[in-house]
Amino acid sequence: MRYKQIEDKIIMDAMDSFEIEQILECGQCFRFRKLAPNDYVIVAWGKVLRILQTKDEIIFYPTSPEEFENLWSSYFDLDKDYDIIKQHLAEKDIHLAEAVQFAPGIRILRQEPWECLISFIISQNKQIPHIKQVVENISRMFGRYICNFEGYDYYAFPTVEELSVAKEEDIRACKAGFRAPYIMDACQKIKNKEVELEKLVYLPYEEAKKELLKIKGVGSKIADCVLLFGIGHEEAFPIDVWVKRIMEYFYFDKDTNSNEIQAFAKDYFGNLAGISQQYLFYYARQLRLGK
DNA sequence: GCCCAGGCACTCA
DNA sequence: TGAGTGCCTGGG
Repeated sequence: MRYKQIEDKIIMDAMDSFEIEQILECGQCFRFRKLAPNDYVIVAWGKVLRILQTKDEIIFYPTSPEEFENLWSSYFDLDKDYDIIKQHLAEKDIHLAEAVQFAPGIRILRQEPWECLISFIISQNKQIPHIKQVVENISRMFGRYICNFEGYDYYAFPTVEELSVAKEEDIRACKAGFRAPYIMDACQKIKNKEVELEKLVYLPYEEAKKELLKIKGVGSKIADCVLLFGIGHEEAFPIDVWVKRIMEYFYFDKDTNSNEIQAFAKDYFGNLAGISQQYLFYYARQLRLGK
């Protein structure tokens, strides 16, 4: 990957497989602020980063070459060749070709597993702006203050220890509603090592999923999101209402239960299931398919 | 005001 | 096993 450094900025040549808007707005992460089109601030791994994309360049700041190589490069999955993946999918069938064409700049972020888990527990029965709001509230209430960047205060997502001191009413006060006890349960099971997030990367996908399902409020969809966006299990295929709609529309032509779709995806997409899901999801949602 | 959203747990047949 | 229903909350 080629980049240059100017003061606290890292500047990368624009590429077909990097569109910051598509990456952030495709539903995989919730800690970003849109300042303007193609101009965002994100909070991840306890750091604040602005990403400004122009026609020719992608500018990241404030950061350093060391931090960029050690953190942001892996966060944005920059070592993976998405062009090959897209080409492979486009050759599979006309639907995938369409979906890939529609949002060629999507990438799968490597997020913190713990933050990912709590964020997706919050996500049930909520729309993205609400999810962002609750995650922000929790970070402000329990997380470490990071800095004031360009006039706005940023807080890290709380650690397991930091969030474990929370009482149910505190979490409810963050507008988490009926999910508050689920979050409490996640804190407890992670803290007492009933579920060990850092070990999930070494387990086969199916076993890792079984571990996550021990947590209250975590079903198949949320477990798959955590495995895909936080753990890096690329065969995970989260099926939400949008993915269900578009899969039925493309491949089944009728109402189909999620287990059947899951089995089809595993067989048809294999290790590209996760990334395929992202292209399909974005496509379905932008088209407001079935609405 | 009412309806529903990027699910899950719980209940009851 | 499978379908039906309630759930905090805020935006449309």
